[in-house]
Formats: sequence, structure tokens, C-alpha cells
Amino acid sequence: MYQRISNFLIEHAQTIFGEQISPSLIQLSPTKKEQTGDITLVVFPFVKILKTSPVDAGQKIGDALSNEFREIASFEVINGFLNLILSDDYWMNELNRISTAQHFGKAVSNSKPTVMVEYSSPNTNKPLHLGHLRNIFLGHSVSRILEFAGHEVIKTQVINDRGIHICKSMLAWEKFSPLNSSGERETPQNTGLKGDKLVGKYYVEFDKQLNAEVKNIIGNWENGQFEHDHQEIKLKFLELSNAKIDKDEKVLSAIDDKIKDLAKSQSTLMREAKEMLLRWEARDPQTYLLWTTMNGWVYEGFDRTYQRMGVEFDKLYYESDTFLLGKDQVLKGLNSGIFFKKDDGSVWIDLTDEGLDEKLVLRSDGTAVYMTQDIGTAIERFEDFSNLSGIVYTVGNEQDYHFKVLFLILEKLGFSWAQNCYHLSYGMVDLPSGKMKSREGTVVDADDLMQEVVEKATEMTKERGHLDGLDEEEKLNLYEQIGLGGLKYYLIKVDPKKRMLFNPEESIELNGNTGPFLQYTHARICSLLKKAEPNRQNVQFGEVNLLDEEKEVVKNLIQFPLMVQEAAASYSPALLANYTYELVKSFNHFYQAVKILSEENVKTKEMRLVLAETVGGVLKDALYLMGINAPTRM
RNA sequence: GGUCCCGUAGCUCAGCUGGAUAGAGCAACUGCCUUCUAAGCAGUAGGUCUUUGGUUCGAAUCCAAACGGGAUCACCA
Repeated sequence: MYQRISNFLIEHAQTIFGEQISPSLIQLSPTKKEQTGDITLVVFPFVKILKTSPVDAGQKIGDALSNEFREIASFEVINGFLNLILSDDYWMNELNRISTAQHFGKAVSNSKPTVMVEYSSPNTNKPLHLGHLRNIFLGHSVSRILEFAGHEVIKTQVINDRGIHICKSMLAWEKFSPLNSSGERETPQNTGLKGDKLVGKYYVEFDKQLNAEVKNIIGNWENGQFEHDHQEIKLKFLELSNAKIDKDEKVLSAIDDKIKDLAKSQSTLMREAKEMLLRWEARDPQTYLLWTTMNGWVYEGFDRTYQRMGVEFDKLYYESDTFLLGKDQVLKGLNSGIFFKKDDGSVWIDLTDEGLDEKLVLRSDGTAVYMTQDIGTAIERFEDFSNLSGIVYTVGNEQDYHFKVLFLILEKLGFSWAQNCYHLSYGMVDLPSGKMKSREGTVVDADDLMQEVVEKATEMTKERGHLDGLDEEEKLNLYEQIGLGGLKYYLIKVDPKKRMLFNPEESIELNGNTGPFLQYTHARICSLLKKAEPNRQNVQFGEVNLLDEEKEVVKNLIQFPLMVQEAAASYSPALLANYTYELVKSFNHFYQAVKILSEENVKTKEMRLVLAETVGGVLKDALYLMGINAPTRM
């Protein structure tokens, strides 16, 4: 309707306004709730053209529109706004159109370009945490939204399965794992621990042991004892220590950190970890076996976590396969003059013209850095999938700079698809106590959180007691859906790019703007429809008068396809979440205000049932797009 | 210091391609279950939209500066 009005005004501009008008002058929007009307046109832009008062201008446009469109029953001009009132007929036709659609708002599958969505991308040295949850739910939801909007979507993740951090866990396990009676070190099998948890435990253990050693080393240094009488280290230490004199706290702690780094570099543990990394890179069989084994434990653990989350991937990339990629590209770029070489042999790109800095793309020893790898991986992906048009990277905003540079480099290397690559950047998740810090043990574990949320859902659902006739398995399934639905919605409803606060109590709340509230409404509708299926034959769409409550719901329903498009275009499930909440609120308002089953007028009753059914369908799809299940009872 | 992001009710967030009296939820207070699931609905209260300038018919929204918070600027990933 908006489109039709807009088109009409443009096409007949000459007769209405006496001149051609720019489409940007036409501002159509839903009328504010406080005002009567359905569609509002802002009249101000036309006042100058028509050289009359806002009232006369509005009157003139209103006349023209209501003559043209029989759907416009009447109109009002108030304060420079033209409020169009649409006929019941129009709303009934819209309801009819929406209710008979298969998946209203869903574009034809694969009618839009293929995109790859990357999310999760964990390290294999520790379990997933709250930050990953935001990342994963966000990326997963965006995948579904893009798919619904017509794209073919390939869901992927890069698993950071190599590097010094992995070696730390491996080394700690080798050194510090106790032996059991059969002489075995700890494994998921003999401890019952989830694989990623076990490996994470040894990562923490490494840190603990390292800190102890570091403390020891610094103690020795302070007493003037330097291993092998190492002069260089001694000088550095003394220099740093002297720098501490007369400094304030902030500078002091920065210097202390530097001293710690110095001590770490001299520690046995760090040295051993680095040696292990070298052995790994040399493909030492024993190291490789250990690495494969421990990563295997982690994958098993991750699989269980992903499964509970209800997310999946189509294609996995492993850093151990890709970390050598990109070097050729850099050398090619070097030849074509995009990169340049410094005296020490390191390769850089100069981005100062773009307002950025110089950026390293290859170390002086010829080895790859993160950037090198990402260049290679991106190119490989486009080779793997010949119909790929772009990549969406779901990665935290601390890497904004990295991706800015990455996309620029890819563009300079001549890959036209670089402009279809998008960094879906999201803000950090803070706790009421402040930032999550692994060092301070304030990290919220993903499995623990999911468990907690499901337990809470269980407790509160039992309290409500609407579950007669469900068997035990169905009940457990339901608790799971409610708990996770709440958690997902909580993390998704906030604008992705904004930093957000995670309040544990609010995340398991069932009332208000929450996942369970949306699910509850769905369950309610299902329960209603179980008692009376709408019989479409009885609905004569021309003969029913609509109440405001009903019209409001239809208005919201109409918006759904538009919201999906917007959410897809801006990669923002939050838009969809807010929309869904509005839809559900208007439905509940309607549900509470009118009778349905006991309505005596058959036509009205059937219309209301159709309305409820339609909301149920759209709601189910909307929840699906957020990765949330829609229970039929709760 | 350079670059980028953010600042809206006590708290958590919408609104930001300029438009009517700035909205929700939570927390507080009042009502509504012999009637379709009260995980609901209706209502009361709560605001110098960080500040100051500018752009114009009109600014929470656009521009500039200041203040406050965060991120990033590694031969780390």
C-alpha cells in the first residue's frame, strides 16, 4: 500500500503539485498510536511546492489519494500530517493474503546470492564461555535470517587448533596430570570430565604453575641472583626496577607487567611450551599424537555444547590446515607492488593513504601472521565455493581494525568480492561485576550457564503446572526449549554492535520482554486452536467490522516481510526481536480484550481464529529465525 | 597521542535514512482469574535524550567541539 501511494504521487505529481517531485519528499509511515489513522504522510515537504498552508496542502493530497484508492476510507489533516484511514475491507484482504501464505515473508529459496557466515571460531585450549554464546547465537540467527530472505547460506567456523596456547594445555597435561592406579594420566574417560573442560583445566594449570615460577624468578632477581649470570636480563630488570621509583600506581603496574613478561620469557615452562610448538611445526610424531588426542577431547566437548545450543555448521576450517595459506598471495602482491619489503625482510602494506597505519603481512623470517592466514583463508573459501558472493565474519569488535585492513588488502589484491565481505562486529558482554577476565576467574562458562538457565526454567514451569498429559521426555524437552529460548533472546535482542550487560537474574526471567513470553504466547495460540480450528469457509472477508485491537495485529503482521529484509540487510536479529515483541504485545492485547471461542457471531469468531492462527505462524517463523523453538504447550 | 564505537527513566534497552506529546521491560504502586493458558492484560509514577554550539519550518536523530566510558594501534591470535 505504501508503495502504491508513493508511486501514485510520483506519477501524478504534475497534476497534483504542478511539477515533478523527488521520491525522497514522500515520507510515509504508520500513524502514531495516539492519533486516528493508519498511514501518515508528512505534508511539510509539499507546502513550499504548493505554496499554501499545510492544512490546504494536506487536504489537496488527501483528496487526490482517496479518489484514486478505494482502500482509503477517509483522511484527516492535523498539524501538517495527513493521516489516511484505510477501510476494513483493506485489512481483511491483507489478513486473507497473509493467512493463506505458506511461510509469509519468506523469499524464494536461493533466489539471492550465496553467502558464507562464519561464527564461533573457538580456540581448542579452553571451553566456550558467555562471549561465545553471544557470538554463536548472533551468527546462527543471522544465517537463518539470510536464508529466509532468499540467500543460500553456508555456515562455517574456523577452529583455532594450533599455536602456543594449545601447547600450554598439552605441556601442562604432560607435566602435571596425576597418574591413576592403572598408571594413566587424566582423560575424559577416566575422570568423566567433558573433554574441553579437562583441557581447559590444564590450560589454567599451566598459567598457575607459570605464575609460581615467575614469582620465584622475580624473587631471585630482587636478591641479585641471575641464572647463568645473564647480564642482558640483569640490565633490563634493573632498568625496569629503577623506572618504578616515584611513579604513580598506574605506571607502576604497567612496569610490573613488563617485569613479569621478562620473567616469563626466562621461565622453563614458557621455554618448554615454545619448544613444543617447534616440535609440532616439525610434525614430531609424539607431539602430533598428543595434539590430536587432546583436540579430539575438545571437539567431543564442543559437539555436545553446540548440540545443546541447537546450532550447526556446514563446513569447518581448521587453522592447522590454513595457517600456511596466504604466503603466495603476499608474494604475488609484493611483485605487483601492493606490498613492500623492509630491510629486515619483513613484508608490509602501507595504508597511510587510507588513514590507517602500515601493517605487517609477513614476518622477517618469512612466516605467516594472522593477517596472512586470513587473506589466504578468504581466497580459499571462494575457491571452495565457486558460487560464493560474500562472507560475513561474526567476530567481536576488538577486531574492527583487523577486518578493516583485511578487506582493504583483499580489495587491493584485486578481489572484487572483497566488498561483499562484512565484519559482523558485536560488543563485549560485561557482567554486573565488570569485565569477564579469565585471569580473575570471572568467566561465565557456556555449559554451566545453559544448565543453570534450564534448571530455572524447569523450576518455574513446574510451579505454573500446565503440563498435564505430557510424558517425562516431552517435559524435559520443554524445559530445555524454554531455558535456552530465554537465554538466546536475551543475548540477541540487544543491538549487536553495542556492548551489553549480562545480568544473570534477568536472563532467566520469564516475564516482560523475554523469550519465554514470546513462547508462551505461541503456546497459548496453539491451545486456542486445538479447541477450535478456524473454518475458512465461514469467513466472508467483506462482511466483518474490525476492532482497533484486531487492526493493530494485522498492521504488525504486514510488517513482517519488511522486518526480515531489514534484519537481513543490517545483519541484526535485534530488529527482528523487537518486532516480534511488538507483534506479540498487540496480540496479547487483542486476546485479552475480546472473546474468541465464545463469540456468537460466526463470521467474527472465524476471523479471530484466522487472526490467531496467522500470528501463531508468523511468531513461529520469527522465533525460528532467532534460533528459538516454539513450544505448543507450556 | 592517532583511529573507531558508545552516552536516552533508578536499572537494562528500543527509537537514530530529521517530523506530532521521546517508548518498552525490570524494579515500585493500583486494579483484573466461577469466562479461550494471569509466563497475561489494564493503569499510576518515573526524562535538562551527557554538555555546548551549528544546520532548518522542525534535532534524541545530521555536523562540530567538550566531557565521560570502551576498544584498537604487536614480527600475538
